[in-house]
Amino acid sequence: MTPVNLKSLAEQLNLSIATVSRALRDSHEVSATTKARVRALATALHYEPNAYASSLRRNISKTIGVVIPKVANHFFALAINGIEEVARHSGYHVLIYLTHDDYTREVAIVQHLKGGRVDGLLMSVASGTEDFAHIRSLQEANLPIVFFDRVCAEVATAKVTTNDYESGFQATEHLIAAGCRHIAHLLISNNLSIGQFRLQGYLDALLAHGRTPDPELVLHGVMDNEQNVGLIRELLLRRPDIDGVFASVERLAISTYHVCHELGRRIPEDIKIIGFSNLEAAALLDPPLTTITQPAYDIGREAAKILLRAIEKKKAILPSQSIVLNSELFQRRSTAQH
Amino acid sequence: MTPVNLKSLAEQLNLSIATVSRALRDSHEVSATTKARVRALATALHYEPNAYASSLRRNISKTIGVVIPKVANHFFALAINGIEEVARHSGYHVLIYLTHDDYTREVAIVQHLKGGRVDGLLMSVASGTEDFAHIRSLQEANLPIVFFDRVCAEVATAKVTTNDYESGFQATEHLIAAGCRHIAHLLISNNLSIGQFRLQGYLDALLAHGRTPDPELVLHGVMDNEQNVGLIRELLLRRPDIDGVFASVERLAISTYHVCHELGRRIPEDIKIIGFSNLEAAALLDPPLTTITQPAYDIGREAAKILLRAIEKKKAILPSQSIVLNSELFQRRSTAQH
DNA sequence: GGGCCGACTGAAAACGTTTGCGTAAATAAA
DNA sequence: TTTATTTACGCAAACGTTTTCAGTCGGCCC
Repeated sequence: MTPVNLKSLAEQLNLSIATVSRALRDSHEVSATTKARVRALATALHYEPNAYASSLRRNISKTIGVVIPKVANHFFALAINGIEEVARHSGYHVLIYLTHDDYTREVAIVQHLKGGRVDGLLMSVASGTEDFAHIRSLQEANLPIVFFDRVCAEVATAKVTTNDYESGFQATEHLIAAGCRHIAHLLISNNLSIGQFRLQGYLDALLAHGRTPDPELVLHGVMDNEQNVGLIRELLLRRPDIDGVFASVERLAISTYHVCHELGRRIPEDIKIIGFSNLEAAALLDPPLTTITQPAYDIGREAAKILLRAIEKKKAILPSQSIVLNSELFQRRSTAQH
Repeated sequence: MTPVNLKSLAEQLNLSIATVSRALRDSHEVSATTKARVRALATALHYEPNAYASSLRRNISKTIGVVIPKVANHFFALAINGIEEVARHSGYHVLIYLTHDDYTREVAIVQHLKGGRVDGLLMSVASGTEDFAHIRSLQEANLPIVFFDRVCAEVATAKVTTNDYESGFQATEHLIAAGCRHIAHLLISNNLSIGQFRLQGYLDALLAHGRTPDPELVLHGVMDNEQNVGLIRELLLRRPDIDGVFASVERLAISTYHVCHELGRRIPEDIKIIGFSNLEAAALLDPPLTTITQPAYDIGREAAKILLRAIEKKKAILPSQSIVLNSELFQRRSTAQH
């Protein structure tokens, strides 16, 4: 069984490899009749061009890399969905790499990708990443990057984010409007800018409503969820006056639910909860959780669009191409007034 | 800025390209001192081999393709997680393709992948797929495939599945034991074998307990969730005697929750619900949902392991290498006795 | 000293594609 | 008719790597 490649096609058609190649690429310098012959045989034999030969020659891989902390998370899953959609539409392939929020793994992945395997990169940085040399080296290698959600402020490129400050402000105001007097804020303590923005929104909303932020009410969570449950339990016991919780990330809201169930605190009667979340089942929780939901699918789409545009035009990506999308507040029973 | 490749390294070291290549691959036929020199310069210049040149030459891409219906679904997200884990460990890359349960898209993807872009394929077939010629053509092209979860019985290769028949049986028995007299079964009407297995388990469990299966209690859902809500509402109104629901897929369980809330049917007092689901938040639903949960992460891992083993050994994958993993029943309040 | 072996290195072909250049024939312009 | 121009195609180099084959050089044995 002879391989089906340009050479074999050319032989069977009594043409040169060059002509066959050009015919398949619909070049203007091959006659219509020849094109027809070539295409007929190619489809008959189910010819598929060798992607690696093509990539090697053209120095273009038609592939983008997606580097994210995890995939088993509805936000990232939706983002991938959007990315794949845009990529497929433009004939691009999508490579997935998971960092598991591990800095060294992120560095290894990024370093590896400089081998030319991808034409560009979409990235949501690991929460532990503090040094960005590996990312800058990508830029030096002329590999375009677009950050989404968890961006890296130190690197000059486009970023697709959500209005985290405003959302933090809005979430806090929502709790205030619902009658909460002592609002705690739970966040993951890392160097991610999004957490900082949300926190600042929280603080400013309190000030805007004449409240004095209480540092004791800002809880810095950790990676381990078991530990977070302990921290939250401790906080709620130490400060029984807390009647509102604004969770910066989904799992902190979930952990708070667990603690409240355990301590017999009624939601929303005793304590109201709002959290950032892309949880599909938020409306089915007990009670339904009020969420700030990021447009994850659109984030993925927009980020991919910016990247592909830059790749196709061979132009560098400018920070000015950044996009900020708006999250949406879905009011549910966990913050209902009673 | 000269490119950093084997040629430039060789020139700077006054060596031949061949020797540099061998040194980097740790060949035994290059002296230790030379190896050291080569490696030193390579790391200093951050040399990364061109993946495409290597793939072209060796006819090996170190990449596997994952073709699944969707990613915004905890089951598939977890499976990808397992796949990526195994792949990364063996130095493989992971390409993601989403079919969105669209047959034509699946065919196009599969056809495209014959171009040699991947060394093997992991696949969960689209629910609409009835003709498997495109998949068989992959085998003819000597591209190894492993199916997981949504398998394709007509193709002779390894499959990683769960004990769907037993789980269907067990779920039904669970409802019977909880005191349900009239148990409905909701499934998605398509040609997927898993649905058939679960249905058979349901029917056999009824018979095993002296019940006569009632065809009217088997509801064939559709793709559109809105429509499913209507169908379920209609069923529950037409047959108010239904006091147990076994949902074959997660979203049918969720739709049932919605209908019950809407109709004021109390769960579990009036009606008990169990469903296949990988929902993280199942324990937080109102009420917590009893689930049959598939070991999605392990499914991904095992499937990837079988595939990579076959790739590395260049041996065909046999159906006898198939694996059946056990799902787990998590009892929660939605099926509690009162 | 001839032959042989082992250790090391280099030259060159090959993987399949794309593309600059050359060229023959056909057509148009002079 | 001669000279441009166009059309359609082929030749061959190139992309960066791997690998086969063929050396070279010293040392060793007989």
